[in-house]
Formats: sequence, C-alpha cells, structure tokens
Amino acid sequence: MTLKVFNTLGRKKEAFEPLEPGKVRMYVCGPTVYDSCHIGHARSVVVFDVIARYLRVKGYDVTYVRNFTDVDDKIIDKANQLAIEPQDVAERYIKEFYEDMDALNVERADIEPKATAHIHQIIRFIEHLMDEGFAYQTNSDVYYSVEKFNEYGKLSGRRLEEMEAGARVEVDIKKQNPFDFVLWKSSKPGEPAWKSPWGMGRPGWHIECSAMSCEYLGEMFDIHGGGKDLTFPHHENEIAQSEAIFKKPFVKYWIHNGFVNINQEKMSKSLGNFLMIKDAIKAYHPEAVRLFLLSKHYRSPIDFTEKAMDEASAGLDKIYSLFERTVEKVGLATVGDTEPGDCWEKFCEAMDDDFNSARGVGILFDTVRKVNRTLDQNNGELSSELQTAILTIQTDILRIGQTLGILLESPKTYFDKKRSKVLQQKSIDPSVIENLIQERNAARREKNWEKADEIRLRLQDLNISVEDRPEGTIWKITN
RNA sequence: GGCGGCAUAGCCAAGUGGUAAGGCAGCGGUCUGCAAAACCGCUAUUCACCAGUUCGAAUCUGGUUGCCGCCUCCA
Repeated sequence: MTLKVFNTLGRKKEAFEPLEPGKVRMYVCGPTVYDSCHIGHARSVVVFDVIARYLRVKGYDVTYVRNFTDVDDKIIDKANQLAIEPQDVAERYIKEFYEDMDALNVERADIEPKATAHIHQIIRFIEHLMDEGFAYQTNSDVYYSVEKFNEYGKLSGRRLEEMEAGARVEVDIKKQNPFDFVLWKSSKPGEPAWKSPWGMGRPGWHIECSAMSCEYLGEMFDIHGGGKDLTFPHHENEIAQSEAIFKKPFVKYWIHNGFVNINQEKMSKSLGNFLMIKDAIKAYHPEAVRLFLLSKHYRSPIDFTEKAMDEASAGLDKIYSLFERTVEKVGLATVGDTEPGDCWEKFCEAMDDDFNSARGVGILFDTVRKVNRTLDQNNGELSSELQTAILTIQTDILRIGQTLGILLESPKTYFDKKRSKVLQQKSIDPSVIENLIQERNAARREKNWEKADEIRLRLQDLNISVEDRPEGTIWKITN
C-alpha cells in the first residue's frame, strides 16, 4: 500500500516518498503563546499528532518538531496588559498548552524548540540572507526583499504583480516592496531584545521556523504542516528564506489543515466566540473531542456544534459499550498480542489516502456493528474460533484507537469517570442511584411494574438510563 | 480586485470514471413485563443547476448559482 498525501505545493495528491527511505522529518508550526489554546489549535495539533502516529505505525522513523513562538508583539502586548514580563506570559501559556494537549492525549513532539532559545541561529540565518543579497537594512530593522526571490508565491499560487493590484496592505515606507517582511525588528525600551549586528532587537515571525527547522531537520525535509491560514504569508516566507540560502527545495510535502467554525461562524475576536480547549474538555470527554475532530477530513472546514459533539460522545459510548461486551466474553487483549486483521487493513487503506480519518472512523463503526451482530447471534457460549475472531477484531479496534488517540481507557474506567462527572455536576450521591435501582428490582421481582416504571422515570429525569440485562441491571449516563 | 476551496438523504459525512461507506435522527421488526442497549429491514434511481466528453460521471470539461477561506504576525 502506498501512502498518498495532498501537497499544498502543486495542489494535488502525490505518492509519499520521503527524502531518506524509512525516515520522515516533519515540522509543524506550533502556537504563539500569548493566550489559551482554542479548539482550532486543537484541530491542528490533533491532526498532526495522528499523522505522526500513523507514519510511525507504517514503520517510518519519524522526527517530529513543533515549535513555540515565544517572542512576538502579541506576547508583549499581553505582558503589558498583565504588567508582567513577556517571558512569563510565554511560560504561562506553554504550561497551559501542555495541560490542554495532555488532556487531549496528544503525544509530545520529539523536539519542541522555542524561538528565544535560537536567537543565535536566527541571527546567523539573517546574516546569511544579507550576504546573499536577499535582505536589506533600514534603520535598525532588517527586511527580506521578496523581489529577489524569483519563485515568491509558488506555494500559495500568488504572483507579486497580481497581488499589488488589490492589496490592502498598508504601505510601509521603509519597505522596498509592500510584501517585504521583517526579519529583525528593532526593539523599543522595555521590550525583549537581543544584541545583533543591526542593534538591539528581536526576530520577525517567519525567520524562526526557517532557522529552527534547519537546526533540527536539515536544509531539506519531508513534511511541513500547519493551519491553512499559514500558507500565506508565513509558509511562503519560510520558503523564500530557506531556499534563498540553501538553493534547493526546502520541503517536499506541505500539509495544511482546515479551520474549525463554531455554529457556522468563524471564531473571531469581534464575535467573541472563541472556544477554548479547556472549556471544551470540561463539557465533553477529550476523546469525544478527538473523535469529533477526526470524523471529517483534515483539509475541510469543520463546524463545532453541541449536536455534533453529542453525536461524537454517543459514538464513543457505543465503542466503549462494545468493549464492555467483548471484555466479558473474551477478555481485553493488548495490541501486540494479535496479528492485525481485515478491519485494521481497511483502516490503513483509508489513512493511506491522504490521512482520511473520516473514512477510517466509518470503518470503525462498521466493525463495531459487525462484532455486536456476532455477539447477538451467538448468545450462549462462543466457539473458540469465534473467540479468536472477536479478539482479533477487538485488537484491531484498539489499534485504530491508538492511531487516532482514542479508546485509551478501559471501558470500566471510561463509564465510571463519565458517571462520577455527571453525578458530581448534579450533586447526586451514587448510593441514591443504587438504592433506587435496588428498589426497582425488588418491585420487578414482585411484578409491580407500575412502581418499577415510576422509578425508571425518576432516574431518567436525572439523565440516567437503566438497562436490564440477563446478568443484572446496569445504569448509564445519557448525553 | 487577486488567489483558493466547497455544494452528496432531515442533519453530519466518506466517495475523483463503473452504478451512492459510516454516524445521528425517523419508521417497522427481533429481544424485553414494558423499556433501554444491541441487531435486522426501510429511508438519496440520485450527488446545487445547465450543457459537453464517454459505452458509462457524484466523480472529467465548460458555464451558472450559492456558501466559505486567504490576501490583516488568526491554527
């Protein structure tokens, strides 16, 4: 099976062939740490987390770099607002980033460099650009001259001449071309500043990624990712910087994820509709958030709504419920005990097609239904063949879960946590529930159906549904 | 103004030349004291619209309409 990847550079799917066989070097633009992460950050980070996991599953030796932009105007603004140091702002939000991403089961990147820890490399990079004639100094600022780079615009499909016609960019008189961008910015008193050949200042935004990707991945590497909005100007500028110096293709595959809307609206400051990760995971299980994010293709926009999240939660319940059943029948295997089966192979086919996790999720539910059917049809003892078959499928589902970063809890833990969360929210003592269930079962034994049903209705009002199973009554939280 | 994307059932969503995955909701059934859960069946002759290419198109081409994104250091 060959993996195909949609490359923004060229805008088509291409067979994935890393520069060095068996190795993948990938760089993803991380956040500018001036505020809490919102659901849009979550999508980008989760999508690339899954891409990295899948590449590893495919057997590639992956080196994954994701940076933190920890020096920036917005960080400085925030520091002024809070009357603290910019680096404290950055530290605070890096800490929050980890809290959010850990909750979402995002694996750490192999290297997570910060811009401020690479000032030396950045300055050297800029010097290099000056030497090669791609940059110029005005007062104490250094700019990149886009006109010097012939291929400027090749990633985003723009041409300098065409852009100028309708550009709304305010013309900065210090720039030779309105699209020239700052490489080194002189500092005002009190701002973070480093000594440089051009005076005290700080790096522009784009240069850190060129400098740090080179530092950790070399002059050329395989995958560079980020949100769609970064295509222009950020990634276009990175190409201009890196290719100007190294005179060869900077990145082989550019991957960009689509945006998250909230109730069909773009998240924006003016609408005040930013959904922060920490709030989303208060309301929903983090795995439900992941399942939601992965149930649509990564390049399409996705709409965050309460309904969509309820459906994702219900879907997750459905899978964990299946595990409850299979664990009882065949026990819980761990990935590695069993050879991958058909289900896993179909999932891989989907993922091989430009990481089509949406199709993969479809296959997951398809499989869940098949196992439930098998269990329904074989109510009594399972033959050893069936047990083995179910174990294989169960393990496939777990394998898929590991790739998508879901299904990492035991069904018991999952449902227990869900229960206690809701009970806590509603300040209900679980023993009250248990007592009601006992009372209802007593009524049922006496065939007092009226009383039993009345108790069931009372529980329903508390968002609790009861299931009378052959082996006893259990209760669950409904969404 | 420039560049790009999208339009598939009530809703969400796969599907890039071979006769419409999956989820949610709905209806009917099996199971059940009744339910719930699970399963089975039904639910798009049709993929925004028009024209074209082809033996054959949701998929390719041209056009129309509608929505959205980027061109603002927003993932």
